Amino acid sequence: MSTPRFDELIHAPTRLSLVAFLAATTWADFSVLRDSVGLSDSALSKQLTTLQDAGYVEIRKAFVGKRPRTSARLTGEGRTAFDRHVLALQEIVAAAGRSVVAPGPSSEHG
Amino acid sequence: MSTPRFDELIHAPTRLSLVAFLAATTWADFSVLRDSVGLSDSALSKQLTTLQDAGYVEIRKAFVGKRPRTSARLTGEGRTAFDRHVLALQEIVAAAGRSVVAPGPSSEHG
DNA sequence: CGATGTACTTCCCTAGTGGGAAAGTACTAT
DNA sequence: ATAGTACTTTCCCACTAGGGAAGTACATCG
Repeated sequence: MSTPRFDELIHAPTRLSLVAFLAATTWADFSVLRDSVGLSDSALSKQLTTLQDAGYVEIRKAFVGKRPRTSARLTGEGRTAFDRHVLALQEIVAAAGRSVVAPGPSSEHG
Repeated sequence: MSTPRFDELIHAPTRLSLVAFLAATTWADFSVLRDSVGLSDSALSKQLTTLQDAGYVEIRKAFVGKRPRTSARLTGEGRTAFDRHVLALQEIVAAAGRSVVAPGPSSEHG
């Protein structure tokens, strides 16, 4: 966790929301995830498969009563990747923030 | 600046690097930017145009001796958009971070 | 004065991504 | 048998990003 790594798989907007959402809970239902990121069934299904293939999420297919229910949660690997990606973002942003106070008041104006 | 907004234009990896880099300096040379993000001339030129069209960067074409030199810097709008995007990212990440400390030591482990 | 070089910009093409619609699957309910 | 639930897969489209090559504008070299 000490080497921040920018992860393009996680960085993509919808997957970032998805992974962040999953990082905030244990198991999340398919419908809850779909609602939280505002995707169609097909789009969510594909993103979940992508994340599963990457080893970042675990998919559980359980039955509630007699109806199937798909849930997902982050794996340890997924959490590590997410944490590292966040650190990578923080490094980028921290570098940017440093200079906000640097320039003098008159010479770089026009 | 109080309404964080996820900005897809800024979010894209190369532009995020570019904008963060520009946020850390005043004017940056074309060649410096190209080197910092590792792009070809054509790719950088296009991204710079994209950012300029969005009103996020200002392009200055000056002469050093008799050679043309293109430099770029963030506009106020660009800086605001970047700041807001960073806040939006922080909100996403903060929500995720909350649960990292929440679960007890034994029940959510396997 | 033509050839070459610098410093980009534009054009062309290609690969990859992401999303929705709709069909498919599996099983339950009527 | 038909419909509905809960996804998954297939098909297709739009868009993006990037590199290479050619173009532009001007300066320098021979």
